Amino acid sequence: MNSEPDWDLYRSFAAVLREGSLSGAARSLGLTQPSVARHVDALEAAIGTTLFLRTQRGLSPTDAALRLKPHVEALVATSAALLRAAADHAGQVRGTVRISASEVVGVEHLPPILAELRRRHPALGIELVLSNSIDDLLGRQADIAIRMVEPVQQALVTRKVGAVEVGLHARRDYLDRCGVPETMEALAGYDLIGFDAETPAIRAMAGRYPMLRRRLFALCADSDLAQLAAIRAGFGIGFCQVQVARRSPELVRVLEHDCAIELGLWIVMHEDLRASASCRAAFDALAAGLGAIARG
Amino acid sequence: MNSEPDWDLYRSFAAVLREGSLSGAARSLGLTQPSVARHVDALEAAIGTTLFLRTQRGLSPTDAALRLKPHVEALVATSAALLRAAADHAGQVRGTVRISASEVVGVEHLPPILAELRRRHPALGIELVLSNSIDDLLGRQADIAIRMVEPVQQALVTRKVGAVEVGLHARRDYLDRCGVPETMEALAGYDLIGFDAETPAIRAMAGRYPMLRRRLFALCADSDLAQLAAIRAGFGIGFCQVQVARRSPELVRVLEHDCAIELGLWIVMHEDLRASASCRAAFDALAAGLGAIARG
DNA sequence: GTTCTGCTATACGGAAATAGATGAACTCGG
DNA sequence: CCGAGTTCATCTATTTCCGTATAGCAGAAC
Repeated sequence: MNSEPDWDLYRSFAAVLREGSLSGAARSLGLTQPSVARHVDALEAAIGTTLFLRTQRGLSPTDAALRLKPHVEALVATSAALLRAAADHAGQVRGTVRISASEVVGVEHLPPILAELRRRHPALGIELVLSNSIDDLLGRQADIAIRMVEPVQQALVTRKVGAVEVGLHARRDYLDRCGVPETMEALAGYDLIGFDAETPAIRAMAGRYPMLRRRLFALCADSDLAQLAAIRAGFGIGFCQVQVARRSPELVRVLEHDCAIELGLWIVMHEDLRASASCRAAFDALAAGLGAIARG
Repeated sequence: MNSEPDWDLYRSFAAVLREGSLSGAARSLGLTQPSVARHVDALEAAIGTTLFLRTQRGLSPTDAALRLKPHVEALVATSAALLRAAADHAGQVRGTVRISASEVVGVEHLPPILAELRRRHPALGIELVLSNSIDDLLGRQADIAIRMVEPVQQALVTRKVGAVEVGLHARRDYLDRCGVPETMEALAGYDLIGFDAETPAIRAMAGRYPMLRRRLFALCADSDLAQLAAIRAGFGIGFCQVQVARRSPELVRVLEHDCAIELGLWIVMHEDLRASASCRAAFDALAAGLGAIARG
């Protein structure tokens, strides 16, 4: 435990964590199994900790290895971001841009925007990371993120492109069958579709509409796509963006005047990427496309 | 430009960027100059871009290299964070914790807190990063940060420990000489000490007190320490935390009822570090110490 | 002008890491 | 019960990489 380990050891360590075995890691890295084994040994010697328990069925990480896991994953993500940036030659729009968005935005809003972006820049590859829970810019897992909360960090380039309105919706035949709720309190008698996890947006919503307690929900799903699908399937009443619901003629908004949540829509990018022509092009395309959606 | 470059090449690249020469980089890495030269050549070949212009007086980075600079700096910071985490053995409070804070917090509030923390955990090293401008957690430049704005990211562990009040202060003899301002508008006739750059906190302040336009400031300084020093030197009237000013008997608050800014005080940590005994100990010590300060 | 110090580029021998092959242990499925 | 398919560990030949030494060049000090 003296000098800094070679960074290559980290890469092998990450591969072993990811693949679960020396052989698998070697395959994924294009190395041979003994090489990866020596890397792991060297890293363990360097930091003075056992990282894996060797079994005949693979290597199982120790607690110490699990503690280090987020860090090497950050290294992996950062080196990937570096390679993306390196592919961005001299102001040309080419290479690959990674975009992070919530599932429903990625599925409902982005496809036409990205198609248009691709048509204008045929050499630009696009990677889409859909997740509702992860802060993708923190670990450089994405170059550009679409957010529903205002970013406060200075190291980020942000642009507010408008707002989306979230309201309660249900399928028409469900309302025909069960009736249309007239008050928020009456919702307790319906099949409500709601969230499971805690995110800032959900906490804010729960604060505004205390009658929507979690145990009232007939179906809890973290995935907003699953919620949307449940609404479309006629399961019951749930939240969804009015811009999305408007496209489905069978969906009807309920309690429009009692329950309306306006969520801002921000596009966020690392300040470092401002010089990248590819990221700027994607950023501007997202701003234009999402702005048009927000305006209706 | 086929397969991924060795990560060691990134390390050498970062060192050359930092040191400005192959020889300097080699010294700082404990390698020799030809090795680093080979690394740079290999990296240039791998990404297909010239990274440095070779001169007799060192290597000067090209635009491409400057674009990649933030990324390799993130790699450096992350690998350092990984090493810190690796030194954290089995729940013991030892190793090193990096704490980021604003200058005035680091100078005025933290020293006794850190001294107490160190007394209780003699094996724990502390690194203090004082900066007013950088988002240190983004690039893992710090393990724990003290913030004046509420963090919104889910991947962070945050605790609000109270609030500090910021008000206008001046030295007693300055007020004796120039008189005590009775209204906010009257401030225009005094020697005002203010900010130069734009931070969220400053923007909020400027919004609340529009009469404090930037061109009114007789002395602009980004460093809040410099502002505090100017106030203490009797330069004029400026902003400073009341908890700080209270310790200097020669400082007097002015316009107490007309100008009072309450800033929340949050301690923020990466979620990944929750398992680290060292970071937890530091986090708790900061929460206790700053909480006591916020309460007066 | 000379010398000294900094830098990069190149050539070459040796050490170190790598690939490849082999063996042993274990799991799974018929 | 046994064979196919994993896995990791060990050994050796080879390739790769690193360090030493040297040359060449530019600027600063004397």
